[in-house]
Amino acid sequence: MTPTITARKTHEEDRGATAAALLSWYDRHHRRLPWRLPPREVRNGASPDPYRVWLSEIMLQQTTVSAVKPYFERIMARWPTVEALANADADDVMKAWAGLGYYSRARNLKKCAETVMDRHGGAFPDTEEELKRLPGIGDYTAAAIAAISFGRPAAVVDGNVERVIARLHAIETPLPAAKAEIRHIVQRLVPEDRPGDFAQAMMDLGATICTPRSPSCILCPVRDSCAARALSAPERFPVKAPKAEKPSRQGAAFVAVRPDGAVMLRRRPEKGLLGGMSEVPTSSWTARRDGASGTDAAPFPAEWKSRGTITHVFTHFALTLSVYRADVEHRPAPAGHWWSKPADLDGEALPTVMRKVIEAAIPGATKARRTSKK
DNA sequence: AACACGTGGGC
DNA sequence: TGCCCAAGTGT
Repeated sequence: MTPTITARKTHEEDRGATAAALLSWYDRHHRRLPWRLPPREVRNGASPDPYRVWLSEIMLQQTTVSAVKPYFERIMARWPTVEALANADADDVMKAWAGLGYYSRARNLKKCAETVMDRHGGAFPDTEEELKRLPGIGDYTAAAIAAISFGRPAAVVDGNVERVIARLHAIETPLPAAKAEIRHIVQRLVPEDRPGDFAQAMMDLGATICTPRSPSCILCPVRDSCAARALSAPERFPVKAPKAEKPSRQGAAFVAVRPDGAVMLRRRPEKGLLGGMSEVPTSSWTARRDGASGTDAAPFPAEWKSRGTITHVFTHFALTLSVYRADVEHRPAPAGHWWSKPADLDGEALPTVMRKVIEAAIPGATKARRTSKK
C-alpha cells in the first residue's frame, strides 16, 4: 500500500467520521424549532414543507431565533401557503414584519411568493441554481432550502458554519476573505444521505456549543479533530477584518397629535433605509455639526414642543432624533400623510425607531412589540 | 469588494 | 456603557 493511498484513505475516513459524529450529536441534541422536522422523521422520508423552510430562512437572516419565533408563528397562521402570501396585501406584509428589521426582506418575501406562483406553478424550485434566482434568496438560503427541503448535498454556510470550520481548521485568513475556502471544506464534508440534517447540525453546534465567546469545547462532538482547540485558543477564530467606524447622524421628528389621540404618519420611499415602512414626518438625517434639529422641517406651522431626544443605532450609523410634539385640531392630513388613531397605531408598519419617537412624544401610545426572550 | 441594510440581547 | 453579534442579500 503506497503512502499516497494510505493518506487519502485516512483523510476520507476523517471526513466521514466528522460528519458521522456531528449527525450522531444532532440526533441527541438538536433544537426543536417550529419550522423544523425532527431528524428521525426526515430519515423516514418526510421532508419539511419548502414554504415553511423558506419563510424561516428569510426571517433568520441576521436575526436571532428568539426574535423570529413569534413572527414566524403569526405569519404562518395568517398566510399558511405561498399562494396565500402571494395574494396578500403588500402593506399587510410590511405591517406583519414591523419590528423585525431588514425590511427589504419583507418586500422580497412578497415578490418571491408571487414569482413562485407565476413562474413555478406554486412550487418552490428544488435546485440551488433556480432558488438563487428568486428575490431575497442568496447563496446561504438557496443552499439551506435545497439541503433541508429537497435533500440536495448543498454546502450550507452561515455565520455559525464559518465559525465552526474556521476553528476546526484554525483558519488564519480573516473573514470574509476566507469564505471560499470554508465553502470548499463544507462541500467535502456534506454526507450524501443526510445533507439537511448535516446543515442544521453544523448550525446547532455553532449556536449552542461552538459559540462566539466561551465555547463549550468539552461538550463538542468533534473536539478531538479541532485545530483551534489543539491550540488552546478556540476564541481566536474566526479571524475577522477590522470593522469600519460608525458615524452619527441627527435630525428632528414631528409628532402631530389630534384631540382624539390620532398621530400623523407618512410612508417612506420604497427603496433604502426602512424602505416602504411608515414614519412620523422628520427632517433629513445628517451628519452631526450641521444643526439638523429645530423645527424648520416641521410638516406645518404649529406650537411644536420639545419632547427630548431618542437615539437609535442602525447597522452603519447611530441616529439621534430631537422629538417634537404639537397638539392640533382636526385637520386634513397633507398629501401623502394620514391620521392613525390610537387603536390603529400598533398595527401600523412602524419600525422600532419610530415607535421610540412616538413613545417619547406620547408615553404609552405604542404597545411594546417585544418578543419575550427565551 | 465594499457598503447599505434593523434590532435586541449578552457581557 | 459600548461593542459584538445573530440562519445574509442586493448592489
